[in-house]
Amino acid sequence: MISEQLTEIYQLLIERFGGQDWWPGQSRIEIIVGAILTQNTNWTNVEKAIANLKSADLLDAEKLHHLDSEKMAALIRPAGYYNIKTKRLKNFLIWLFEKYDGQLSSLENLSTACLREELLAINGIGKETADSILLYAFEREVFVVDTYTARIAIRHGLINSEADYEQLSELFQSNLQQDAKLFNEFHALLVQVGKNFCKPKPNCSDCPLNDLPHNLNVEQF
DNA sequence: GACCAGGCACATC
DNA sequence: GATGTGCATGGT
Repeated sequence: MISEQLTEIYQLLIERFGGQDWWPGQSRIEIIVGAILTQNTNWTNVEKAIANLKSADLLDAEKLHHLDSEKMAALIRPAGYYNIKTKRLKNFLIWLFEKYDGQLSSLENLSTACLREELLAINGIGKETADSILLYAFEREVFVVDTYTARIAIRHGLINSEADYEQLSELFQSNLQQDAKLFNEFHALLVQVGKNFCKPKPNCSDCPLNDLPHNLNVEQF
């Protein structure tokens, strides 16, 4: 039932937008840095911050770990919340170096559940950030839920408006084929819909999901 | 100038 | 346990 609806949504989106080829970052560390910097922030601002780190040749776990916090804050300034994000990046790096000798490849050996638990224990890494890292940096079969995902699922009546993160994640994860590549594309496509149409004040004209049932009489968020 | 953006932690009730 | 608030830049 739900799985058919999800399949229909996926088909509509892939036809309209094509493959998204996410995450928009080449290396693991770039994906992780991006995942933290994009918290409640427009991606174009994150790109500026990442470009600054690249220009300074600092997009490297070891270099970032040893980088002075004030310098890091200055470089990531365009991404907003730069002081808190500096702490969050440092928290991740401290964990990585103290527990895994700075080796991201060491994390490959952990089970998905174990790695998720460890990431969530880091101050500044919440569910979405942890799941983005799991899916996009480590290709684990985890469905990422963000504001757009919630908004689209609720407005189209796939789930009740009170649903929390775990329920939303479960909605997709248990009704789709367990395939990291599919989860990757699907989430990226939902972000496209969110950015272009499913905003707090929805702009439904020309939305590829127009033909689906929907209920916009829910509180805007 | 208002609104929005690929959250999260913490304080307070 | 639910609700409110701070964090901040930059595009539309």
